[in-house]
Amino acid sequence: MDSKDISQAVVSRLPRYHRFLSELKDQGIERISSAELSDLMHVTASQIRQDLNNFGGFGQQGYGYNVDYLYEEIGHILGLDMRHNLIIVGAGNLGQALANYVNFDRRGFHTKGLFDSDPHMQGVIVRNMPVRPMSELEDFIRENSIDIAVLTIPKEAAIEVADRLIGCGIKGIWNFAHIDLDVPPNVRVENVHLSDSLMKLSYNLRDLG
Amino acid sequence: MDSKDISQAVVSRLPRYHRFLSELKDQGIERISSAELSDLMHVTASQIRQDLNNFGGFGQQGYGYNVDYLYEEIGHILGLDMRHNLIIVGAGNLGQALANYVNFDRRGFHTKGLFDSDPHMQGVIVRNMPVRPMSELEDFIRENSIDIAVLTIPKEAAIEVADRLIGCGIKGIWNFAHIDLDVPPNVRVENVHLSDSLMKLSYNLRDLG
DNA sequence: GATACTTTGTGAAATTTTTGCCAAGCAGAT
DNA sequence: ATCTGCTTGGCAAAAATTTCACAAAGTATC
Repeated sequence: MDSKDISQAVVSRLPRYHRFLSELKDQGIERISSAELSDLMHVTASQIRQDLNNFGGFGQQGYGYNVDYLYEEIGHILGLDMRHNLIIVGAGNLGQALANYVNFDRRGFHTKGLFDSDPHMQGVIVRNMPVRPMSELEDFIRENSIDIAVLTIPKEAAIEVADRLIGCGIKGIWNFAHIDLDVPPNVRVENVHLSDSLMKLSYNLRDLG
Repeated sequence: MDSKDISQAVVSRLPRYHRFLSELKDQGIERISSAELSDLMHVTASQIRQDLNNFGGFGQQGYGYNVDYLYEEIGHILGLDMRHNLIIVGAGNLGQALANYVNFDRRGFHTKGLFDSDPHMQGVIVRNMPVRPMSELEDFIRENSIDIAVLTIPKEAAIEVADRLIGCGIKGIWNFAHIDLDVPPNVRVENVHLSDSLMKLSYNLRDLG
């Protein structure tokens, strides 16, 4: 149904549509036209229609889009109706912050375990979960059907850990380490390079009063 | 010197160049051609040359690019040689994680203060800084020449806080709240929507064995 | 049920981004 | 000092993305 060759530019916009539709739902709004959504989101109505049409016709002439239906459909496209089991590798500040992030559960992303190589961190409890040693990584992944790993470790360790994760069948890596991971074609990496983002902000601040 | 109409697509790639050049520097490599860098980074050599040429000719025929020089130049383009004073608004897990992130200091981003609306957080020490009440926000910004605010608060509070920040002259907002901020044209927002990123990973995992 | 209005889906145009290509020019060897 | 080979800078082509524009098809009203 969902075809394969959707550009990442389009995919990147889907979560934002999903977010705005969620807001509209909360406000009890039942229908919306691409023109209204366009005003709200500050993108062209044409782009909205074009984006959605990549996945099928969700609207109706003369009516617009049903908010609930479109919300559900985009959620489905994004795979939010699937269950994902995560582990967090690296129980530092960022790893703990993500572990405590409740909203991920609501979207079907369930954190099942935390790992850290630091002996002092072993057994520390984060959100009812003990921090585990790296030696337990492989067994834990297999026993708990983990499909996504969150990498919140220094770049020096990232490649080696990524290889171990891939070795035991991890399919998705949410990478917060400041390094590019080279992975086989059947593994997906989504990078969150915070420094890069901050540098971008810095650039955009350059020529400002 | 740096012209105004550089596309954000190009800007987004600069931090990655900067990162790779940093690695090359660490390895003691003095010069590199666009072709070699192309192999390393998995982008076309043509794109590298095109990107860099937006800001001037940093290379030399028959030689390539001097690693140190190019690193410095990109750092300069990104404004990394300027000093930025930050505050973090929202001293939850994520805010604290960012406060403890040492690398930002090395790039000229100095965290000067932390704020939180929760009375229980007042005075808690994070990286030698006391968490301050929101009532001190305006005075603190003015007295410490703060130009960037990091927003790590729930979306419900984000718009109001952003307005206060803008009101006292904040120029850049690094926004981690799951909401779009509407700001005047002389204020720059860089969004880090973690949920969006995770949803993108989810999408890309859909049709995988 | 007919009419007027609204709004989608979509092909085509416009724009932006990326890639290909090569003359110009520097480096390094002799 | 000259020659050979390498590599950039920049123009042109190609590809991708975004916007335009409108027929088709529905809604709402009378």
